[in-house]
Amino acid sequence: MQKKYDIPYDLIVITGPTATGKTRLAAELAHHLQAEIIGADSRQVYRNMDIGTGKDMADYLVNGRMIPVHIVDMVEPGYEFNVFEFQEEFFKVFKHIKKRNIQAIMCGGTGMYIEAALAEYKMLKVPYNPSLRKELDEMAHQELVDILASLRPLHNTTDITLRERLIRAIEIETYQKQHADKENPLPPFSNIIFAIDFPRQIIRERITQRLKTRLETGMIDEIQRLLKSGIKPAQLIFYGLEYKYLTLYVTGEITYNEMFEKLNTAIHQFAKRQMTWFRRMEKKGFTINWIDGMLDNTQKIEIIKEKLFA
RNA sequence: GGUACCAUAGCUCAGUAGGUAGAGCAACGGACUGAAAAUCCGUGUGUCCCUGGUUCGAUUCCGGGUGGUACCA
Repeated sequence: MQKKYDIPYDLIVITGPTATGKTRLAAELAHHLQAEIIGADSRQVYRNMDIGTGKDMADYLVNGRMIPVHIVDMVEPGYEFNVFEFQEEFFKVFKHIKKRNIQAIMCGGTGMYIEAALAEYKMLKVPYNPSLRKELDEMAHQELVDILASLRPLHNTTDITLRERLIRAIEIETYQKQHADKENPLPPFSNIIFAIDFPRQIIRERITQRLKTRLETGMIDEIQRLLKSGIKPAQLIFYGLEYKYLTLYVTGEITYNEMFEKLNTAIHQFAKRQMTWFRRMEKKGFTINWIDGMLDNTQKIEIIKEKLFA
């Protein structure tokens, strides 16, 4: 298939905080450019987690054509997907799309996933190391924490609360240090980042409105189904936001009103954290082309096209 | 209409034996390369309802307003 346009970027990124209409914009742009979409969303990778993650497949149907989407609906709920697996999958999918001479659009709000792809974070597939594990198994918790701290800065307490994760972290760091010379699997590629921007207050209003809609359209059932299918409440809680607060509500730990208020606030705070990540990317040297969210998608696509062919 | 109590941060409230005030939540800023929708760190943003009085000095004490709550009519 021939590309309709000759776009000077290997990858177009559409991002922005939650509830800003990224998916639909990316889908319409993809339709326009005959492109395919690669998701950059740490929760939409899970099957059957749809309403709570905002995974609306109807968004991808543009003018009767279903836009191909990758890295969405990849694994079962309960599985611990992570940046490494995302990056690995991204490289694979991206290469395959390029090979077919099709434009790739990455769309999602997980800043770290986007950065892992664009900056080509150095992440190696780390095999299980039985001899190291045998050694670590005999050590006290604090010794393990000290070892990890000597390998890299500790910034995430969840790395050290669970012994299993702690050992895995040491295993990864040890291996990466021993194989520091390994090359990234992908040569550098060109990219351009667009992000949808609204005033914070408007984002909050959109989030609250969307939350009401989700609750009215079966989100509680979705959580109940997931629990019934055997996923532990603790796992669902760790997925955060909708999955956390609805699980607490469904298991009777908080009232409906508490659930609504706390969840609403938590999503607002999440949007803020996403913005912090985007600003950090800008400080690190990424150029983000901000697009006024108030414009309709046709106007946004015009602005994107101007930038693409400027 | 009467009596009592209350009025302090965006919200719920604490406090100042008179020297312009602080908690929780919210908000805001930040960190973060193997669960990132996770996890963690930092910041007080204020006519202390208004108005007279006492006082060197009133958010604090006294009087009068205004608003709210409860009870009595």
